Amino acid sequence: MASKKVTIEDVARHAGVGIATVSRAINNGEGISAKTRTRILQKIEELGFVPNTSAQSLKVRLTNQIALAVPDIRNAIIPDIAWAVEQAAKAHGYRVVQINTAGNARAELEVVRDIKKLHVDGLIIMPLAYPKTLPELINKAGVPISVINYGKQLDSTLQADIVCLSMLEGQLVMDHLKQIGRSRIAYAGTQKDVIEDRYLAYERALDRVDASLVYFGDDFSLQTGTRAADYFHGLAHMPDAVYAVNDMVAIGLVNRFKELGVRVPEEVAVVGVDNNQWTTISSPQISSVSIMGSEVARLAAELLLKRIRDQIIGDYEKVQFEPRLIVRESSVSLKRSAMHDA
Amino acid sequence: MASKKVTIEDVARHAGVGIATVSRAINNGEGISAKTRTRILQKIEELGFVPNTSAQSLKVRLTNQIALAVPDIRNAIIPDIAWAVEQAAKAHGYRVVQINTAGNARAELEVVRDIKKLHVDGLIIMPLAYPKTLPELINKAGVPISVINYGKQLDSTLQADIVCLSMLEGQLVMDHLKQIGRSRIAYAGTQKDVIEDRYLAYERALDRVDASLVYFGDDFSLQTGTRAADYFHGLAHMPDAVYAVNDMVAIGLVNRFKELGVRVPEEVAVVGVDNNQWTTISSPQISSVSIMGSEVARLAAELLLKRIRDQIIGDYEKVQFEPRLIVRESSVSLKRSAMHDA
DNA sequence: CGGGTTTTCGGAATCGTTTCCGAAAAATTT
DNA sequence: AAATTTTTCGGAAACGATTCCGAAAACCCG
Repeated sequence: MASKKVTIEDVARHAGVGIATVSRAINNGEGISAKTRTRILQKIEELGFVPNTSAQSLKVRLTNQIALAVPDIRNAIIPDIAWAVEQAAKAHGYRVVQINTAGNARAELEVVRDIKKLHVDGLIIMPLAYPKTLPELINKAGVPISVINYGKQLDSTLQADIVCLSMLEGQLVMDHLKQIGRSRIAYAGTQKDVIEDRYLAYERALDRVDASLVYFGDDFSLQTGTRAADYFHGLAHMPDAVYAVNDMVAIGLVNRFKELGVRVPEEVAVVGVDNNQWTTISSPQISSVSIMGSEVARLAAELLLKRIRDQIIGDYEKVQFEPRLIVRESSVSLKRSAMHDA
Repeated sequence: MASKKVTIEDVARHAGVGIATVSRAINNGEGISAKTRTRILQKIEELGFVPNTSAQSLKVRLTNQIALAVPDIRNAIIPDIAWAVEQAAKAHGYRVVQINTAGNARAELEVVRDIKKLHVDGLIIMPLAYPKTLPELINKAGVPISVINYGKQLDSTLQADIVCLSMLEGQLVMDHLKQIGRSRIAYAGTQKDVIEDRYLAYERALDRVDASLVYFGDDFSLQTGTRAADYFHGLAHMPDAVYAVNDMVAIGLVNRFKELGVRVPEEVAVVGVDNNQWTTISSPQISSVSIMGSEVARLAAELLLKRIRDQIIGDYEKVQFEPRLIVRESSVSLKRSAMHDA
């Protein structure tokens, strides 16, 4: 049943040529006449020959696979990123091995340390925990690496291509909130060092931060938003705006506020980050910052694949995208309608 | 810099043993004394030796990789499925190659036809288009396959493990809607043959279907829901309930109804399928049917890995999970509060 | 048609493992 | 201590491709 396993030699024998010639036929190689090529190709079809990938890889030292290590495929913008990477890879004849690190420091280190065992030609990693020893491991990985970076200032000696935002997400949000006249601005996020820059922008934008207006939850989930809303609502003096670390938290906030009878945006304006599809579904629709997930991911993949193809070593690129603020109902009341900042 | 590439022979030489012995040390092989093993392991550490996966695969004929082919990683429950598969695979020392078929018939056929080129030991496929020739290709794939199946009745001669729902999602929804006294029940989905069974259940539950109450959109997106709401709203005689093919469509419906001033659930009850996390965020919260995505995926992975490990051939399993209806505000008004059906 | 180029082709080595099988060493028995 | 059994180890042959290099065939042109 399971066809006995036909090798390049079988093809050569049946076609009456040498194995070298068959190999040339497979790989569109030079130095082979059109007629013999078609004859061989036909025999290949006939015998159902499929080149053994392992043997090819062993000889050529390329696997046509890259690994993509993300925190959790189920969260927020990660599916967009995974999709963009897969599309780019496919366009270059590459496949993608998915790895979830769970935003776990050990897992992130492990994937980089053991990358050689992974049978891949390169790695795209989106670190969350970003343990201190990660850069060091990346530098000695021995395999091309692209880093998709959100919210962390990276050491520029890193031997990897880096694609990130210009770190202005936070500033965009804060500027907007101040511009619409809010003064008691709160922050809702996870631990401050997880997506560091989002929080730091908050501090930078204020003369002094009121510790009671900062809520740190456990994760990026809707629940964190819900809890944050409860917390802020319980305050003697409520904030008049909340800058949420991402859209999930923002949506959680808005929904809970609604349940508590707090009017958004009249009493409290809420702005998130990510600009995922749910921002337009939530009611009120959520103002948010587009962080260009697909574009970032696509570029990270392109850089990696180029590096692999051309065997570039050193000469690392660092590309920054510009985030864009999209104003919706959660920060500007319906009357003024939605508008888009370019 | 890039350590010259150290092979098993280097290790053997340095450790003063034969390569066969080193191999045994790596693979916890039999017939090797504890002391030589530890000595070799130490040398391996010292030299930074990493076994070449391609060479191993070439010899052993196993790649420790499986492929996961899904319509689109960005949609609905697919991230959950991808996550569950990756977890199960990791637990068995396997890696997962992600493939998006875009629900495209050609892509689905292609991945099965070319599975041998993919350097994997098995395939988990979640077909959407399900072209007629797919079963045939699956049967002659020559590689173990698990099928994650939603909404299609499969030919039982399929030579693959199948994990699916008991096809009762639709009936659960319809029973519920009828039980709460709705009589003009509409359906909102994609083309009827995409997730066939969800629609067929609709037909089955009614004495006769009123064609004007059936809306087919282009996809499973929020937009489809929005458009469906517009459509139903424009009808001379509106439905008093809508059964949506999935939660995205349900949420789109509910939101648009709200904008149009149609009260949910008082005027129109809406029930979706998937029970994703947004059902509890939407307002009103969406009644939905849990389709056990993670469990289904995990089992599909386990069956596949078992088949690979034990080299089972034939003797295919077909496992059905029972969907569960979860009643929320979009079908039962707030007064009666939310309740859960077990 | 003969000498010189250019194309086309095949043999054999190689990539880095695993594993069979026989030999050496150690352990056990007599 | 010799004989026998059991453990431990090493050499060498695969696994299935790619590719270098030399030889044969085809082509060119006066």
